[in-house]
Amino acid sequence: MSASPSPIRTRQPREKRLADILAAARAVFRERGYDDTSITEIAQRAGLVEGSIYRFFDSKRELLLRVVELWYEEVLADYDRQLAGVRGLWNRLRFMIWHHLKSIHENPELVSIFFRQIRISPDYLNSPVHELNRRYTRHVLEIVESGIASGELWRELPLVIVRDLIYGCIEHHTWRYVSGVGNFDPEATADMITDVVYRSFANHSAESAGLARLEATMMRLEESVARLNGRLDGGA
Amino acid sequence: MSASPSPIRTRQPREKRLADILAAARAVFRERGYDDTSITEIAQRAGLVEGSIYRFFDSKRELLLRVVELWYEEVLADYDRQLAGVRGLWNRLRFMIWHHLKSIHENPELVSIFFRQIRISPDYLNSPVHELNRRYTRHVLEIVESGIASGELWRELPLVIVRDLIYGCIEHHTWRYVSGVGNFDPEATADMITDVVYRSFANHSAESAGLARLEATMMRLEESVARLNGRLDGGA
Amino acid sequence: MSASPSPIRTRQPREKRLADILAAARAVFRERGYDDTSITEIAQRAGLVEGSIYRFFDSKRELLLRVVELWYEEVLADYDRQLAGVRGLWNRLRFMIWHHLKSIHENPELVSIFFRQIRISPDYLNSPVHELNRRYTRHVLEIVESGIASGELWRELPLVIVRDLIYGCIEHHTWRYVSGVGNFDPEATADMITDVVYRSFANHSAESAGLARLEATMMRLEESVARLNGRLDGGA
Amino acid sequence: MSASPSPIRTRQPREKRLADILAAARAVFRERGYDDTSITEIAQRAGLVEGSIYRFFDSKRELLLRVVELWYEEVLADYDRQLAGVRGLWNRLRFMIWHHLKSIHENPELVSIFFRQIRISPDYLNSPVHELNRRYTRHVLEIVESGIASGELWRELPLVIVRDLIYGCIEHHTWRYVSGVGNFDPEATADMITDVVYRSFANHSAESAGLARLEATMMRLEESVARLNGRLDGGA
DNA sequence: GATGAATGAGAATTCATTCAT
DNA sequence: GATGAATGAATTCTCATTCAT
Repeated sequence: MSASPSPIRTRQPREKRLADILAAARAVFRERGYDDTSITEIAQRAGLVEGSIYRFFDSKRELLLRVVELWYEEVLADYDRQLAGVRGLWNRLRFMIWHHLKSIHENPELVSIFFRQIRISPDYLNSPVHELNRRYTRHVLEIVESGIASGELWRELPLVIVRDLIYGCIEHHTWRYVSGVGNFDPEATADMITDVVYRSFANHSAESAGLARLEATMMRLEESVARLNGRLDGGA
Repeated sequence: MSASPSPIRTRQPREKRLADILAAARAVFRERGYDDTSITEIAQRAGLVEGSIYRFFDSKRELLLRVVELWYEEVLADYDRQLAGVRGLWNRLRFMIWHHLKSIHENPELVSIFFRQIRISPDYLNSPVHELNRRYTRHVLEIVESGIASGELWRELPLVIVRDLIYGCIEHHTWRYVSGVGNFDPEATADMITDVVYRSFANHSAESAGLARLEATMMRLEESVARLNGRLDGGA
Repeated sequence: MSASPSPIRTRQPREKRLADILAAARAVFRERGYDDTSITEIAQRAGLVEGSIYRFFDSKRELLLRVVELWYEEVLADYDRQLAGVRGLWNRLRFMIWHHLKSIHENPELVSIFFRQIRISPDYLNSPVHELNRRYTRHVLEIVESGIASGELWRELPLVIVRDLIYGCIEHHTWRYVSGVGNFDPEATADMITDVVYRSFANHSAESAGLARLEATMMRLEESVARLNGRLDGGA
Repeated sequence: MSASPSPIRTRQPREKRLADILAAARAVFRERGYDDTSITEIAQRAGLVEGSIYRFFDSKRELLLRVVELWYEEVLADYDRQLAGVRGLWNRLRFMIWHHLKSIHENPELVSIFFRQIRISPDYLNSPVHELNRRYTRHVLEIVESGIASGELWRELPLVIVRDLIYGCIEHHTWRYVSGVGNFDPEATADMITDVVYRSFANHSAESAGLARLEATMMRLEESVARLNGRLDGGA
């Protein structure tokens, strides 16, 4: 009886719609969490109708997985790009820890969903998201291995525990924030965790951790000076 | 189909009923998880009917919280009792880590429920379970503090990270098992984690005062250069 | 905002509710058919709420099965009761045919549902309804077997076809009516079918032994010629 | 995910498209049944897209009707062709029964669809399929009528029941197979049903069924001998 | 104290059909 | 003629919680 507002059937290329839906879904999931989000809401936000979502995704869960996957890919791309420019073992370690903290800090809602809905489910281990996670955490191992090879790190450090130490510590430290309580400072936390973790990994018998930090400091100094030179060059 | 013979209305002392319900609930939660468990099932297992549960617990969730609380208390009692007999910093650390691993190993289902249903929710921080958790993890701090006082541990170890390092590492290491995939050996894992953690905490005297002074000098230098940079920024 | 008409929570014994639901369901199924009936409609008719149906039946289909089962039981009870009083082979045959026709005539909608929804599904063969159906049709076999024993019926009548002949004929004859087109007269039809079927079953003594011998002779002759053919094939 | 390369828009003559669609539809309907088949699947199989189907058929149901119609026509053509060569009342009856059994045996899926989707619906009586069905079953009446005229069959046989007896018996006997359970032998079943049905139709008072069979035997003999002669002629 | 009948508010999903391009 | 993106209506089922008896 009421004027059915039958929306104009706009026709969009598949790619565009996909992007719209994923963007809408990410937004709504962040606002409401997974369970409290209805397909209808996502559809409305994306400018189409409930059923149309199902032309792109077989289920609400599949949509969630794609959202998280995309987010992970973004994080990972950013991570890879920046890590390449970081020199020195301590700095690289610190960068990785800081980057993870920053990702959590920026998207606590997605992290929360990841923990509650995805990592916990049995099919996670075969999912693309898990593969991304492996790639994400693999760098740590590479760095640690090279550190061991160079003698900077403890020769007998059990590699199976390295990831757990770093990511476990980070996640445990941030879960309150992820649960919506409190806050944390990625910078300061990164310093703290890096220090502690580095102590654990370092080859104390050969060189002190202090030397390593010294090295890091020198590199920062080097960069500062280089930047200074650059400015003076540009300004000349 | 036939009129189910209404079960004899046995009148039990309140304490007995409570215990029955809690035992039944723990069993069913372990078998089915939280969501897949219905109040009806718990009631049947406890020998009464749905409605009666509500004379003892206001909601399914409250019942869950009590179940977990009781379990936690058992774990904690066991822990306190045994810890008292362990001497030496490393040994005490190792005991705490091992005990936590063992608790996880014995009750992965309850751990899983704790992670999925409880720790993640906003009211957890005010719950008795959280208080128990504080008590549980407080020992670590005490031990670490005494170690610092005695000089065995690193003077500047950031206490806020100590818990995260230990429990985060343990939880990250065991989440697969908790998710129902794979297994782990509490003994070997405890050794490994204790070693790594202890290295992190220990006071590596090799780090000489001289190095520290050197480092301090360099940092001041770094700051100077940074200030210089700042001036150029402002002046440009 | 509008006065929620929250129906008074009347409390009924389980048996009473069950009966109400089954009666309502039967009525609605007859009016609308299975697919076009919604649980909501049944619930309303039975004076309760959608969800309450599920305290009694696990699914819409299970409810249907019970409805049909009950109907079948009624038909069968009526049938057994009356059959006992019918004497003579022809009369008993006629009674069974008539009774089946009458059942169809009285409940074409349920018959239609039975054909469309139940008999066609793979789990029918294990269902109580199928068992009832077996009991229902078993009588025919008993009667026919006793007729054969007494010499009134054809000695070589293939029993596996007896049911198919009778019930197949009836069902084929009535499917139009069951589909909602046309009508039929159970009495007249029963007479007709019984006559035809009885002729098929009866021991026509007119078929003399002499004819049989003649036939046998001809068959031997036929075989001889066939053999001759075979030889030509092989020898060619 | 990647832009699916839009299939080459081949332009086909209408007749070719129609045939492709019908062939694809028949195949998919046989594999999946009616309800579980989607228009999309048929379209893919036929090498075009959903929307295009609607240039040829107004609805999924109309497409189904055409599929069944075509199948029926094939069966009927085959039937007419062969029936012409069969002599003798018993033989013709037996042929018709056997042919029907064979059709069911070869296409149980289509038979099932016919029963579930078509015959049951109210518009069936006006459909071309129904007309085909009439033509299919009309022969029986012709044969029976000629048999009555010649005195071989019972003068008072009610014609309205003849079809029901034969086709009802066949369908009842085969519904399990059609439902996907068990199997049957068309040859043996045809013999059995023909015997039983013939007894019902035969004019026992005038001539015995034995005579009729005798006639059939003689005709087979006659054919054999004719064939024998043919061979000898060919070989000469 | 105990019972257990009754409630009720959702929310995901399907796919034949339409129609803008 | 062909495409394929978009529609949209309709319905089952769940189960923690309440409350009349």
